Amino acid sequence: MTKPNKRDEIVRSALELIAEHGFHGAPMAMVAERAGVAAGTIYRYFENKDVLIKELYQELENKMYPFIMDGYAAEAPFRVRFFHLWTALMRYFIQYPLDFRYLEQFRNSPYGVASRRDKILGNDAGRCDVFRELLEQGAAQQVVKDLPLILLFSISFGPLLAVTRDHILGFVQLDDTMIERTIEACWDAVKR
Amino acid sequence: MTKPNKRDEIVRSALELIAEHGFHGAPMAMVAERAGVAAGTIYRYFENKDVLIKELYQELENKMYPFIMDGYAAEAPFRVRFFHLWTALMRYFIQYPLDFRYLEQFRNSPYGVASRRDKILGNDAGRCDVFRELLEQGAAQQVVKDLPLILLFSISFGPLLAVTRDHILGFVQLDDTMIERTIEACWDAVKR
DNA sequence: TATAAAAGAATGAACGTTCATTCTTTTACT
DNA sequence: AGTAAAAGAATGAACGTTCATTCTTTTATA
Repeated sequence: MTKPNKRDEIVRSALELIAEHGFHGAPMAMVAERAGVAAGTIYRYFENKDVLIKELYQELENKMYPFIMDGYAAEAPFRVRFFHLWTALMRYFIQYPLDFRYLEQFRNSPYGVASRRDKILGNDAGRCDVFRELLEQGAAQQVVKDLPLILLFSISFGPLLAVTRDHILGFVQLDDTMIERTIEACWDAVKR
Repeated sequence: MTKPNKRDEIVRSALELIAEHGFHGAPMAMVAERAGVAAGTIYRYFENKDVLIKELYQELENKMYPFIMDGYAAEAPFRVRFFHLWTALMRYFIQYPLDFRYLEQFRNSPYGVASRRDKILGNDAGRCDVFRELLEQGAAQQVVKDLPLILLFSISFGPLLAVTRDHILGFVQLDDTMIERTIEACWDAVKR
């Protein structure tokens, strides 16, 4: 079997603790303990806590991408592609609730705001640009509302993220019908 | 002029610092300094930081309520009332961006999750129940989607909150048209 | 192959800093 | 003078990070 490399253990431990308790509920000593490693060891793999946090974010983005693209038909009609991507994203989050919680923590923090600002100003390579491409195309074809791209993002992801959060925090138990209805709501919200 | 009571200064200072830098970017010493007060003085008005944070939350909820209810016609058609409330809320947030940012910080923290759990389990009096009443009525009249109440909340507030965040973080400059379109998107998302 | 030397990885106690909170002193008011 | 309020120094716990040391693996030598 593959040796559970220490770096990976540290990352896993950080993911769990931060997802559940936030950045400030995950002291390095605790991350180390849960990873089965000494405190100082973390610093052999990551320059400091900030770097650990940012690298973990990148890893999650990279992990998400293939999951979402699986079975994506680039030539299908707009609506079909929209439903594919949004459904895949929601199912990803439901399958990996720690990832969802971590990403939310990250987005609601100075890290996330800075990273988003970079992306908007185009200073960033941009991983998940499938979403952007699709919405840009929808705007060009006038199938979505006449609004700046960034608002199309917020409007179409808003319901998805809020509902997913409800599920992951245990406020509802989503079933397949509810998931579908939620994606329909996202669609109804953006479509012209 | 009304004396700027020390308690109010402390609350205002905490609001500013927490809204801009989060709970952990607002040490008590800094809250005190900005309030023009000594560190120890805060503890004459608030038992501890947690209490300060929770009382501030309550104050904001109470401040919001009359603003939203102003001009609300309880007998108007469902759609009209929906547009009134959602527009009023969005305009409130745009007018008081610090309030918005504070409330978001609060909601994305253990405080907010606990408070929400209380509200759902009915252990809480519930301030802004206009929203709940309206959505419940919409569900009864089958004018909104057939989903649990909590999902109706998330679906109809999701776009509003996400778009407002974009505006307040400076990612877009909203104008009246965009605001209206956003509320329409919220409506399209929930309506059956 | 057996052994010594070097390199690399890991450890965990210790350090300096930050923070919420408490304690003691000073000020303001009646 | 006496009391309540305010001030701000002091406290101690918690944290991120460092570093001298130990343990483990790899390399070089015979």
